[in-house]
Amino acid sequence: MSGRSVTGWVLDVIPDACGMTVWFRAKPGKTLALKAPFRPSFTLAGGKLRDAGIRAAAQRWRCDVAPGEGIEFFSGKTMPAWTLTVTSPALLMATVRKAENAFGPMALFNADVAPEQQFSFSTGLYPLARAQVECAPDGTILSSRVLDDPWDVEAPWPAVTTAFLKVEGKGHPAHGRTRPLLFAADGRTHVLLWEDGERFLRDFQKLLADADPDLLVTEYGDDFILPRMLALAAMHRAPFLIGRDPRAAGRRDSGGGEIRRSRERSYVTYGQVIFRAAPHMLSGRWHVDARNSFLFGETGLPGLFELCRLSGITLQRMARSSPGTAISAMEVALALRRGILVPYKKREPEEFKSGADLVTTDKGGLTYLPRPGLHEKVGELDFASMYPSLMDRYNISPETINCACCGKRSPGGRPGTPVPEIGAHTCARRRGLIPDTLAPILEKRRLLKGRQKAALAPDARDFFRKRQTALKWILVVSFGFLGYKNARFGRIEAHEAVTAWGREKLLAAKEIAEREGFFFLHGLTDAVWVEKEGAAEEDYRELAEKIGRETGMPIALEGVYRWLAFLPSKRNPSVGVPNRFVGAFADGEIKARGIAMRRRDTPPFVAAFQRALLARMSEAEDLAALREMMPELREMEKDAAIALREGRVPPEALAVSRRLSKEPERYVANTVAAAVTRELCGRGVTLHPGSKIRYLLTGDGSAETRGRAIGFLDGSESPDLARYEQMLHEAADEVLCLVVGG
DNA sequence: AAAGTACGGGG
DNA sequence: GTGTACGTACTTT
Repeated sequence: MSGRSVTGWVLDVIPDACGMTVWFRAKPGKTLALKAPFRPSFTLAGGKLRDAGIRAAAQRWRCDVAPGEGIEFFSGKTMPAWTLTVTSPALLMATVRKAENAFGPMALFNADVAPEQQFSFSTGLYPLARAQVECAPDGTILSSRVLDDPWDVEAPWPAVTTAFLKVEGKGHPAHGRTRPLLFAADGRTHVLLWEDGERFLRDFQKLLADADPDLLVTEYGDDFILPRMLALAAMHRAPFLIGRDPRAAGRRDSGGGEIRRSRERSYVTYGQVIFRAAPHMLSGRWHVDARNSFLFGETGLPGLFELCRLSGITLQRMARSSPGTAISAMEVALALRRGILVPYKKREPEEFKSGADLVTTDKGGLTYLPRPGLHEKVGELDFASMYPSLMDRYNISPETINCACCGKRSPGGRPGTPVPEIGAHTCARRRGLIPDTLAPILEKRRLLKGRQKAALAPDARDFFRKRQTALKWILVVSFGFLGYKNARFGRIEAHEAVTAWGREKLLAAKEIAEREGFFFLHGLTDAVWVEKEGAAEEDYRELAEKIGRETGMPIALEGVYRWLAFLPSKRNPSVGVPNRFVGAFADGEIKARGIAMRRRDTPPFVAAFQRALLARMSEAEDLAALREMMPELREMEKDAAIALREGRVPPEALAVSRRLSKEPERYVANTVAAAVTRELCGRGVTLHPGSKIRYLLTGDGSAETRGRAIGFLDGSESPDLARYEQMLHEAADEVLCLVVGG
């Protein structure tokens, strides 16, 4: 009876030399730093390993060794395995490297699972878990009991207090003149000036201490604000405390001991170069840089909580990761639970380049080319989470595709499930790791969508929407991971099986629709557009039900369009393209793809104009009403042009945004964007592949004079009116071209 | 005409 | 601590 019992939530788990620091929310406003001794481990396995050799090595590396067995992922066969436990989380990486040198990378398993995830998996104290812990007087956790289940849709979550920190105005603060800092908490905003460094740091820390938020949301905190503050503190040799770690207070290292920083990087994903600033992670408080977090931007705090709970990844790391990291961690967690040996995935940058021919693509989905034209009362039907649902339903996984146990020469000759078109089969005896990871996610997303629909208050609806959107994202990327050669649990044949089934199902949807007397207009991977004289919403719903029943795949009516335009290709106006269309649903909602307002590089003013045009067009009940609207729509274009000419449009609204795809000095073509990149570099701004730039188009002449960086405008510049008017005109024409013709 | 550059998707 | 596509559109050479 040496300890006390505390009930609350795990907020964060941070490895150190002795084990884990568990930041624990005991009650509102009370956060405890508990200690949990923890020793991470990894596994050696393989036919050539000898017990004596492993024991000798383990002794050299001061590891405990436990012989046992593990399941080889692809074959499902059991083999001897030795689990090596290191004495401290800090030693894991170094010991894994030694083991790799001694026994080769192929003998290593479960070797790149982060210590905090190992801790989550083995104790159940995953981030945001509700638990009851028994602690010693010094805060050491003696025992714990997890009180909730990450799969529980209704599990209670901790209340979180938030403060916001950003530089005044828009855009990257380093890409313009110095602007003051804004700190917002408890409904009040405070302005801080950088000029008097010592005072600035003092004021900021006072504000932060008074507000004492659990979460500090910044804009460009990783990229600008925190590094600048740290540099300022170092320059003035001033203390700088931004987390809640009391141990940091005694140090004079300007917060260096309290902020964990990892490296900045540029990386390519889905053909786009992304720059990610060095994460600045705090102790006892979360820092999320909203501008450096895809997931926070898309799904907010509820989405991050959801993914932390399911994946065991801590919140600050999750905020800076892709959905792929979460799904990958969940696959690993399930593999570990089942005793499957998780292959070691070495980081070998030189291998990245060589694999171009094996690269996976999102190709393989069935696409049609719709004939350009206008339609009324079109129904759009979408298969829900088509690819993950197929993986679940047809048991598609790297180890189940063309498995030996169901092959032609299998004992007893029991056949697997044939995959259409590609002459492959999936296992009919043993469920795959990937489908078993996905099935509960699909189910939870379905439940969350149901709660979203049923919720009455907008807040509650938003809460469920964000959570189900987070799950949607990990479902989307789970498919990409399946086909990526270097992914832990990837195999190209599994990827092909999914797209083959996808084509089969889309084709089936088309045929069922046609059989039922609908005219097939367009199909795109998991969606079909169909029409039928006199069909109402109810008829489309019935069709969706029929298709769902016959294909065994959930499909829903996305909506019935009042009018819908499949837009022509700009290069060749007589043909359509799969992904350029715009239409208005019966409820007035617009759905548009491939047009200016959907593009990031379109100036906000032009995008807003196109949106306004479509908003008006969405009021037209049918094509006749739309045609009658034409004079009014052209009038809108004229009004926008007048606002532009009269100087009523601020430069911010005219900014063209671009993301650099390479190092600034590597640009060959002398484009306006390249000239602005040079301008920014000349002003001392650091730009990387993936950095975003924004510029105003100004007058004609050489590239140098045709664009200016938004952040350094001095008021003497005037926008290139002719160019912007042309953009307005093109934005209008793009959505009106077919209406004019009719 | 060819090469360089950037965009979307999903909801 | 992620996952190097592909087709379209536009600009420069």
